[in-house]
Amino acid sequence: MRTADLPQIRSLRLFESMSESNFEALMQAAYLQTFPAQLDLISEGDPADFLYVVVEGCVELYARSNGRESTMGMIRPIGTFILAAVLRDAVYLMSARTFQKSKILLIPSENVRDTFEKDEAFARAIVLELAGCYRGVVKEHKDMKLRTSVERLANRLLRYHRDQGGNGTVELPYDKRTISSMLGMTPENLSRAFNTLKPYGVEVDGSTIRFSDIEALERLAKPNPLIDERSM
Amino acid sequence: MRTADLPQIRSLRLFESMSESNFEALMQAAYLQTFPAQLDLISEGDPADFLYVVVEGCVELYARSNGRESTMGMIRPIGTFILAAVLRDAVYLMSARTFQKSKILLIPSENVRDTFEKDEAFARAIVLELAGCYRGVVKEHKDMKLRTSVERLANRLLRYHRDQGGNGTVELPYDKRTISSMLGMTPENLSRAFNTLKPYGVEVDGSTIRFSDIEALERLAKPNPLIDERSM
DNA sequence: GGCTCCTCTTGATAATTATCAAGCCTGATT
DNA sequence: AATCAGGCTTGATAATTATCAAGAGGAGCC
Repeated sequence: MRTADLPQIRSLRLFESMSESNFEALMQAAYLQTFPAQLDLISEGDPADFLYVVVEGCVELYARSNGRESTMGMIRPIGTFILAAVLRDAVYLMSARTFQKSKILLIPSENVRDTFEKDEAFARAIVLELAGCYRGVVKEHKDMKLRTSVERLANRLLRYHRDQGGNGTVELPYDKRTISSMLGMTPENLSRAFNTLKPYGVEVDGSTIRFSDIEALERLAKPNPLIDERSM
Repeated sequence: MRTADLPQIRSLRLFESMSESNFEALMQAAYLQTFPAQLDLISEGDPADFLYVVVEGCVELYARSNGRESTMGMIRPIGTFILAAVLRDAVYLMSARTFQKSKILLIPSENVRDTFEKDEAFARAIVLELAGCYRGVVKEHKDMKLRTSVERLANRLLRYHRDQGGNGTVELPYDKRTISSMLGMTPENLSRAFNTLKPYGVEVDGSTIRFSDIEALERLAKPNPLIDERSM
């Protein structure tokens, strides 16, 4: 790995408080690679050989069964994926592919587990990260079990709106096919869900969404911090 | 806490490898209590004051939003719940109530976090438990996003069947209303899903289910280890 | 027994979501 | 400019799931 990249990695929450020597040893074993878009990184069922850290770009996690496929999440800098499989030395439960061209750090699983044993600060950071991922899935699962697809879309739009500054306009961060899969619906249904939201002041123009009545949208969406807040 | 209960607790995977002194200190701070059935233990949104360990009985995790409610999981001995909230010092994302009369160990969050720092073996056990819970939710989420309700029921029945010895008969572990909520459907729909499975050799007699054509059921269910296997 | 409560089931209907088949639009290519 | 491909939308229809209402059956109780 190029030494020029080290400070950037070191500043990630996962690594910033561990000892210098342990960090160096871990990086000695790791690879930092750039992958083109739409490249398969891992496949569900494979043994967890590496922990992945997305340094730049975006990675899509997805799962398959029965010939169906569903997007399970999008990982952006700085995020890890399949940490749980690495820690348990188990197989991956999800597949992953680059969504955009991405710079990714690969750390061999064994080194992650060894360092976890040796470095208390790293162990603490790992646990916080893992617990955060866990809570993320719980929220997704609640979203799925407690809401209709229109409600899921409305709440997702409100979240993007807040993330992007809340000035009445949102730029969709992914293409609509991907968003529909994230939300657990078909692309056709996403189109119709946008139409359903029109009376609530949601105007669609390609990947730009404009809101003319946020309050009406919120009344419909009934956002719930215990589902929609990323940080909670 | 009564000293008579200590050996039982000590033998739990979470505690068995930690140091004796740290275990004693942790237990000094903990409470072991027996609660009657259907008692609310925690409510989503509350700060995580305790880590809960189900020693005997059964606890239901559930979530609410929009006036809807859904069962998120059932915790049986020996299982923990809301570990992630405790570790992150955050609020609970799920509510919990006893399903049966249950004996539950309550450990103050702060002591869990302190001991996590002090005791490396405990930290390791915590991480394995947390990673296991995480993978459990991911599987539930895949189940929900990739399968219809009839498929979810078929696979759940096959899982119970395997757990109970696979002799062609299953005793449902919960009442049907609870099972329907776990599977993300209404009680009415569960009834109909059982009817749909009749041509596949599934015969319902109260809470006893008999299978006369497991292979047909498996062809319908298409079980997937990466969703249905508890241990993976 | 008779009563009551409760869960579960069934029927009728409605709402939600998926599927299939065009068609539209846009951006890239030639 | 013409062509083409891909993503998105729309319409028609079907499948899935939920809702509302009613009834069957069982367990507990007086």
